[in-house]
Amino acid sequence: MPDSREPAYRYRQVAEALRDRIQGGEWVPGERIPTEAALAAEFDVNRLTVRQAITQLRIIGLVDTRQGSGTYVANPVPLLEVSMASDDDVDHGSLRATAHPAVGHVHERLLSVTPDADAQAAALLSVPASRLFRIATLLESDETLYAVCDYWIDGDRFPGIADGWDDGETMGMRLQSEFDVTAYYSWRRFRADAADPAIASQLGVTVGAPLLIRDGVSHDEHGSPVYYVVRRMRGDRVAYTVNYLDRPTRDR
Amino acid sequence: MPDSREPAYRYRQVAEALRDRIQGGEWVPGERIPTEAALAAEFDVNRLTVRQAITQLRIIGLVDTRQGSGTYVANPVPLLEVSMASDDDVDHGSLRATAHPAVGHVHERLLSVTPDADAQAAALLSVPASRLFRIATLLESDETLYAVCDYWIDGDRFPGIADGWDDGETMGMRLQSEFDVTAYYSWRRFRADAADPAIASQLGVTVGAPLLIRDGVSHDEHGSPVYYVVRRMRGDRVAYTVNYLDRPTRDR
DNA sequence: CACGATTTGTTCGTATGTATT
DNA sequence: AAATACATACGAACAAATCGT
Repeated sequence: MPDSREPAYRYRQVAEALRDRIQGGEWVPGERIPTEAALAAEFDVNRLTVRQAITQLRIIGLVDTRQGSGTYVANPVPLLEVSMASDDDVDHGSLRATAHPAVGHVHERLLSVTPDADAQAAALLSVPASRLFRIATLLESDETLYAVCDYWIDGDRFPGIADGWDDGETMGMRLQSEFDVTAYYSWRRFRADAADPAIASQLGVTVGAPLLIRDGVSHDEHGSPVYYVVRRMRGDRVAYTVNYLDRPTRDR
Repeated sequence: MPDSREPAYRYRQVAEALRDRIQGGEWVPGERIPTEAALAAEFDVNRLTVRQAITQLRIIGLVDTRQGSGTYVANPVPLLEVSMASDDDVDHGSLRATAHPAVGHVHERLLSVTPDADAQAAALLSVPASRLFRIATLLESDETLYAVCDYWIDGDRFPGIADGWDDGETMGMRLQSEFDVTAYYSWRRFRADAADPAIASQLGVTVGAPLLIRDGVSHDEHGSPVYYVVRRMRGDRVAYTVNYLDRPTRDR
């Protein structure tokens, strides 16, 4: 009777053996593990089989591979904790988004502004698609790129919104200073997806790396939609925390 | 002068060509695309090169492969929209979690109850690790498995919490009925990660598939921690929406 | 139900390209 | 510049799952 715990395939056996050594502390984070050729000899398998095992370990974030250098046990990356907290100075007790209090200084760098007749954004904003512009930005914290953002906004209502954008500014600050408009959230949505080649190269991750995606619509004081935003964040870098400080909130 | 837009590597060229055909509508969702051998012949590359291209498309969710059958254009899976909304019947205006209103009937199936001295959970709950139990469950909606959950809870304070668990119940309902305790959220956190082999087999996804992970701590009426929960959800199935209905919420 | 044909999954061997040291 | 190590690519064979006859 065969042991069903033991996977039949060689590359999985190798992957489990390597994982056990890493998690058992035999190889510590940052350390280089033996070369593919050495592992192939040790386990008496083809080098391609070792590569398949290492590929699995890489996509679950256990190792990093560097061409010409070697394969290294991945260093645990400290998460950027982005908080949404109920705020002391808001007397009505609603949940106010206080972005990035746990991360260092955040830069939002303008990448591009282009007309983009996105049908979905048009529907969400109740604006003719032909009037929409897409504003692409990068979010960095402590020199570390962690997200790419796309905003869709009505170019007729907010002409030149991106002109003279400074790296220290955010979209919310620009709306306030240029148009005297305060943007409030209507809704925000969290998803997870794999990085396609385009996003992967922008964020500096491998194709298929997990992304935390947050999108949402903002509105002004009168309830009129202002912009639709999609943020694609590195899953290995960012976590979003919702704090319920003021009042008990039922979990059911 | 070579066109830098054109990737040099064959497998990427093949991946882009296949992606263009799918997104261009040449092959529709559910349709079987040509076999690896046929594509290898068409592009004049080795079959392993075609496989590498298809692997990329599978990782980003564009195709499904079935051994013995073929490679199919992936059907867009409708997202289960899980909402957290401010609730009408809560007079103090706080954000109350109303789980799963947009999905069908949710079953939480008990998998296992085991003593588990998890140090992190112990710290979060302010309970000696030796008293902790881990309760593993599955979440299903309309016969579709979409999440695996782990709860850590004080076995001394809530003895036999999982005894006689019915599929229609949830942890919150059991705490209410068995111990007359209402669980409120202290905080909830959203992350994204890749599925390791253990989670992948539980959720029926491939290793490396993106997961939306929500963890958090709940407390009772007196502010005392009740449990720590980790939900690992299929990224291709679930989206979490936070609705701000009652009051404007600043985006900054 | 059996069986063969088809198709993807795994593994070997070998060679060459490219980035790092 | 040379050696090292991962990345890409080719060819071949067998295993395992699926499907139609």
